[in-house]
Amino acid sequence: MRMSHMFGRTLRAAPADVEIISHQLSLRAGLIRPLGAGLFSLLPLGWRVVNKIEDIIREEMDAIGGQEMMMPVVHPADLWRQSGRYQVVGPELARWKDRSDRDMVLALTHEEVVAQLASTEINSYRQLPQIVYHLQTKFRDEPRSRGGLIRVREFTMKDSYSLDLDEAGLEESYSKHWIAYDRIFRRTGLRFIVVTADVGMMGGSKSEEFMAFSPNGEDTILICDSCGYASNQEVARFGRDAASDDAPLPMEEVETPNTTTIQLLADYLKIPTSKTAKAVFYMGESGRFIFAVIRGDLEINETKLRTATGEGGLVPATVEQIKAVGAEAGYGSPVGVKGAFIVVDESVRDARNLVAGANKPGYHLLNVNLGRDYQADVVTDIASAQAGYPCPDCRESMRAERAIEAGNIFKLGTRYSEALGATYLDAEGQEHPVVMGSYGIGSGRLLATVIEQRYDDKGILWPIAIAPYHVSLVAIGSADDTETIAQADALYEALKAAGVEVLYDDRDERPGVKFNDADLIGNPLRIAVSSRNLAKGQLEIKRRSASEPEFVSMDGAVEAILAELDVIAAEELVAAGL
RNA sequence: CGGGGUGUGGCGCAGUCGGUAGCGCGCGGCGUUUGGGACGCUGAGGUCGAAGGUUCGAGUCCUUUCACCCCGACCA
Repeated sequence: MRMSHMFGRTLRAAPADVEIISHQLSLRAGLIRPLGAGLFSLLPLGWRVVNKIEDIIREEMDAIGGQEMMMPVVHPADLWRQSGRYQVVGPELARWKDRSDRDMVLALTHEEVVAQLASTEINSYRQLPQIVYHLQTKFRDEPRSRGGLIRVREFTMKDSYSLDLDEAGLEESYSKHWIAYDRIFRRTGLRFIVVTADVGMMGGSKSEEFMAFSPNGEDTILICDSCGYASNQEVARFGRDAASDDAPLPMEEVETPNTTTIQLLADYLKIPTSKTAKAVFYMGESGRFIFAVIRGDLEINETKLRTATGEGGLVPATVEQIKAVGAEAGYGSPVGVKGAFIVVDESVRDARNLVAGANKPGYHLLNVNLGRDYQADVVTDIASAQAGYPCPDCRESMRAERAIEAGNIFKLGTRYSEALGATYLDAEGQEHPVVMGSYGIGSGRLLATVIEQRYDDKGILWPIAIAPYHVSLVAIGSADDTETIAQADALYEALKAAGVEVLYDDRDERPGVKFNDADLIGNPLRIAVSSRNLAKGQLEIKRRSASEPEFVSMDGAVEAILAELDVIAAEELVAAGL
């Protein structure tokens, strides 16, 4: 490609309000342009990267037996009513009516369609297992898009779906995807970790996320370097203290003025915060009052609490709602409350004689104990794991990292197949629901995620596997330096003929402009043709990642460049552990 | 949805006390220049996000509203 004719230009500066690095660089390098909130055009340069990413995805999906197909973005709402998601999913599902007044939706994902197709195409156990996938536009009216391509509203996602006879089959399809995803992300040059994750609105029994390390990530993951435990903070467990075997002491009310927070209370009574019980109040989506109780030194994890209560959403309760169940904000405890759904964290179950609120201002209760003084509707893990907490498996200290969710894999089970009648007959003629899994990767997000991990002060450092071009060819010399131009033109043609993808900077620009743009765009190899080097019969070759150039003879330059590209590709595979 | 911020030419910004809309970059033309974002001359390009109001007069003051960005909530 001759840069003099390339659609889309580089920018010297990114818009001032753009903050994260991948967003800045993808705008500056001319990969993307914004159209509206969470809506981006991919310019030719960015589109090349996305295509290469998608080709890698296709190769790896095909390698595990995936069959590519295509399903519509627009779905009849009835399909989503059948699965129940029409009712369950919030406003991120775009709903509209067509001209005949039929309810329609824009697909967030395609479980319903796959299940519907399975119901017509799959009849017999002989036809299973299957893996189908597609690369399709999805629309999610996100409450807040952010970070350029990291979180957008309209995006392309590779979705694959496995159809299996049973749980054992699903396990196999799931591990195949695990392997394919591992290879995809290695090949795109990502540093990542696989963590256990929340199943969220998808339902299902197990989910893992492929998380790429980045300070601009939206998720926090907890990692144990000692035993390899890694989990999204949303579902992360941690090593708990052993249950206390202290004898319960008589409950006693004490005056505790101005102790509306755990810290004030602990200071006033001169006890550690771990000897207190904290009450946190929510209103569930169903209208229930959710009364969460946790040891004073721990924090509630709302994802875990949602799972524990079965509530799709939780909002903090108001002072009036708290009073209505007989509790008191700042001095709350489950002792004596009515009409609340009480969820107690394991930490409180395993402790004895905690200090809890007396449900009246200025008073607390000493020696409160679960079972004797109040009952719980649920006792489970609702505590948030933090950096420094012990690993749940080996009890070594865990550390926290921010990360971007690059992909995830899900065991769905039979939720969708049952709802949409996707069943098969086994060898005995018995009908069973197909067991499903679903697996997603956003190609645009992956582009942004790779940039997040590969850049320097000059610009992007693409891995050759997904770089827009293999080579940036820079002609140094004015328009009237016909000899240099002729040599650069000839090299451009020769490289193209040799199958090299070349971005040829043939613009009438000063060398500094060209070098800076080449660095910004970040192709892995830069070749400079100049009269200075031509006089010595040489070409300059510089890796984007190197600080100093090398020189090769003009004779055999194409071979030398091909060899260097091979070396780069080989080194990347080694670095990726492939 | 809550909090914060920003809207002035393609990009980055200035615009004081309300008085003829400016600067740098970029863009067109001409000339010089050519190994890390050159220089001179000369041009083109703006309903100052929108609407309403105050005023003799509004980029500037008031009201409303829209868009975008950031934090949070939310989120396969």
